[in-house]
Amino acid sequence: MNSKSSPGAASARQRRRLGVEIKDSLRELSNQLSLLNHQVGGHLGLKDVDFDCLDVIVRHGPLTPSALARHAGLHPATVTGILDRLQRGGWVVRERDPEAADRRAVTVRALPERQSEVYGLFRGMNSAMDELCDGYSEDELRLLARFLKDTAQAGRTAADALAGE
Amino acid sequence: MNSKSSPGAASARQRRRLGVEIKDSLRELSNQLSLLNHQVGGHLGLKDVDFDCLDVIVRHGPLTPSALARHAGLHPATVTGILDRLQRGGWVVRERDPEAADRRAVTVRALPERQSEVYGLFRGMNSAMDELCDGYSEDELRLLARFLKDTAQAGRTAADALAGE
DNA sequence: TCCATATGATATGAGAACCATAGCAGAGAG
DNA sequence: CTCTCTGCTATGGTTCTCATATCATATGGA
Repeated sequence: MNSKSSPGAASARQRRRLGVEIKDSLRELSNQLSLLNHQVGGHLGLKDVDFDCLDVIVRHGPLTPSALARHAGLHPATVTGILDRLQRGGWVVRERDPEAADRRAVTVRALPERQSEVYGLFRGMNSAMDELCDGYSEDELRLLARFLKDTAQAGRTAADALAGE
Repeated sequence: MNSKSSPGAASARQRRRLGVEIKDSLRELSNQLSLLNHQVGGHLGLKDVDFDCLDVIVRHGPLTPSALARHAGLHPATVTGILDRLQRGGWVVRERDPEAADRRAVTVRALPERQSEVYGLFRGMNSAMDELCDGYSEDELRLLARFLKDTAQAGRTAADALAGE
């Protein structure tokens, strides 16, 4: 009797192994990018939590302190302090819209002209990514872009789920 | 005269566009995973910096406080406090090796039995990744695993470069 | 229309964290 | 043997976090 697994079984096992490898690599990537962000923030005088919140504001677009607190899983009073620091550092501005439906609300907007400083510090990483991307075909690049977007969305969903517990 | 670019030029432009998209998606992924880590850490009573350092210790294997400080871009005194908290919480142990070459050195080792708690909180994310991976072929999964590893390495290199400045 | 409750944002202050500096023990070079 | 350096931790001043309170505004129900 042939004790070898069928090709299908071998493939399924290999796919599971690759899945584990991908998740593990994602953890490693998350850790390394966190440390890189810490270094970048250090050069800009930004604490880790300030850097993360600035990133949320830049990527999401203007939002209220309450929305930022919920998004980042922080206490509103903590966010007030963070925004104080970011505003003092010239990274964001707080604005009130007199015509807004809710006149209590403040909108926090990132100052786009400062982002070039952040970008400059990510130069090394971005150059390395360009070289890495050069080794892939156009179809492969599309696949990678899709995967990263879907994974980011999965992270968002997982974070929201934990926030609700 | 036909003003359309040659197919090669169009492809190069498309590749550049995809490269920008990949880098942008990587920033978004980094931000989302940072927020997810914050939620996971919150459930475990771990501060963001404690969580990141624990991750370094788990992934890297036992290392000294000095090595951890350098790796994480933190002051040695800060690391002492972080290790105090991680030890108190039962996540790591500090050990001295009487036979070590340098008897001043301490080795910090993660307690593997606690990692299941962390893993449990990443369940949602990991399930989503499994579903995501199901949509890829074996060759594509290999490509993704390779890309994530190479990107993590690029992040490590970029962080080290900024640490040296 | 009025009132009670809820919410947005910030102020306050207690407790915790960060890190510059110091101290102690150990290591290394001359 | 001595001087300097390093690993790790202790100390204390400064900064940060957040529970609570406050004020202004919003909302829903009677």
